[in-house]
Amino acid sequence: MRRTEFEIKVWAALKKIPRGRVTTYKELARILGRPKAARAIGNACGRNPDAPETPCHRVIKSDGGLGGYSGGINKKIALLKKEGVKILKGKVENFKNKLYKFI
DNA sequence: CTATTGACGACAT
DNA sequence: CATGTCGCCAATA
Repeated sequence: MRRTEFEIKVWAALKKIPRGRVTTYKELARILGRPKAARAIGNACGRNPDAPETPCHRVIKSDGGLGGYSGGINKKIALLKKEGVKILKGKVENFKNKLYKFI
């Protein structure tokens, strides 16, 4: 499995997300210097080798939607709820509040 | 090199 | 609010 530099950067950023908070694909793209690569970011997350260890489940869509998860969307929801993040109608409740910005 | 694919985003309808 | 369209980007075939 060849890991590209791009993926490494994405996974590294993921680890900075505090427990109980979330971030968006867009925010990650912005921080990594590729503001329009949100889509590519999502793909990179999916290729993450060591799942729950790298909090790829704390990444959601910019509109509060859940996005997806390699291990099954249910798994993602379970992990988030476990950290105190509530899901309502397929979206993170009050996500703007829990959104983590790398600044 | 080109085509296809996808855990996305912005905007129009 | 729900869908559809189009643009973007990196990985793969």
